[in-house]
Amino acid sequence: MTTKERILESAYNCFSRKGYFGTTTREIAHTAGVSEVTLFRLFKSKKELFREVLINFSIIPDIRAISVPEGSGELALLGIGRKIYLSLREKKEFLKILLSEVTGLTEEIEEVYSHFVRTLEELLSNVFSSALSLSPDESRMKVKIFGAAVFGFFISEEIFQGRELSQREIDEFISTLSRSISGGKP
Amino acid sequence: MTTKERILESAYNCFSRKGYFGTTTREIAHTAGVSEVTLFRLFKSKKELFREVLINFSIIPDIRAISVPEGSGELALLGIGRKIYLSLREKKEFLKILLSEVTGLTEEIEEVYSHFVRTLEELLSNVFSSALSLSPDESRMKVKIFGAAVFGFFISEEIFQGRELSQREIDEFISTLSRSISGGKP
DNA sequence: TTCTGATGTAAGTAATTACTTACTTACGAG
DNA sequence: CTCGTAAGTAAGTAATTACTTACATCAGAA
Repeated sequence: MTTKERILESAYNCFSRKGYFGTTTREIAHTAGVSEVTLFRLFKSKKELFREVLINFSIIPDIRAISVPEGSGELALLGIGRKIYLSLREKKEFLKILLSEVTGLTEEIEEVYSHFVRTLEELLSNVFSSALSLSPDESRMKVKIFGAAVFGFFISEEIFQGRELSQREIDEFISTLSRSISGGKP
Repeated sequence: MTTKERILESAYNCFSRKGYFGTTTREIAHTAGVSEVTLFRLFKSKKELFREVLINFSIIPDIRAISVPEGSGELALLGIGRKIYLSLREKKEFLKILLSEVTGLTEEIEEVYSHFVRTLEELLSNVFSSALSLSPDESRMKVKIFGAAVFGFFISEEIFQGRELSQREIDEFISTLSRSISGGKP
């Protein structure tokens, strides 16, 4: 692992624990086992370092990598909902960074986030139109509901309340959700 | 309005625009039209001031004030979902504080947030069990789905993407959600 | 009038912060 | 061996920050 990568990784950790303003460059350098001077030789400012963290640890590749599972509409939803939840969890720290700076660094974040939303809605649209055979309008709305529910559930449980849900709890939520959304359609 | 209230209000505004760490006590005092010395005479530290802001501008009273509307299950859900969404929007700035500081000031925030969740789930439970006549388990799960969906939708649209949805867009989302959740039950 | 309480001004302190400069060390390639 | 590159150390700068001290002002109650 190069020095730059080590710095990026500890910046990622520090930012996600303490937010952008709560983290000092000294702290990042120290936890990377590197001098502060080296940090500023490799990144021209703290803000640039933050931008590079956003780019390098984005959740978008994870979302994009989700494949549409086989099976009935309801089962497809269950499978995909599970994967979305687990992707979110894997990048939990990254999400915390996004959240922590949602008020202070809006330009950078809005870009990253709306990209995330578009990617997710694209993915879900495929499932809904193919697996559930809905009208485009209905489909569009249900995609939003499904995405918002999984996302809101994750943020509420794992980020706000600091829990780490078991697979059973996740499945219970997502399967009930899938059933409601698919409306009993096979 | 007392001096203390003026300070609390501008602290609320500053924190919600720039987060806790991004806001200086000087700035708060200045926008309150008060000297910094006065601020520290009335609040013993910045952190204590933050706590008082959390308490004074909490969203909980708004949620508690929501009454269960008359009508069928689906209509009751629509009415209550609308009100929740609008309460969230009214306190949008407060929510931004919570979000932006959830990583750095966890102790203070977890308390406020879990109280919020409990209040909301209590309120919804009443609607679900009375208006929809579900089993307790089903009811519990659907409460979670409904709450998470409205919450996730709000955060995604209004906070992350900075939009201000029209009543029509809100209604479209919430009525589709209510229909899915109530599963066609009258 | 006098006293009190709330507020202001001026000035400052000690700590922290992002970021820099100048110089040194270690090491692998040629 | 030499030389360039990546890294470190030491020190410091200019700005900012939370928070304090000492003293002045002023309006209203007694």
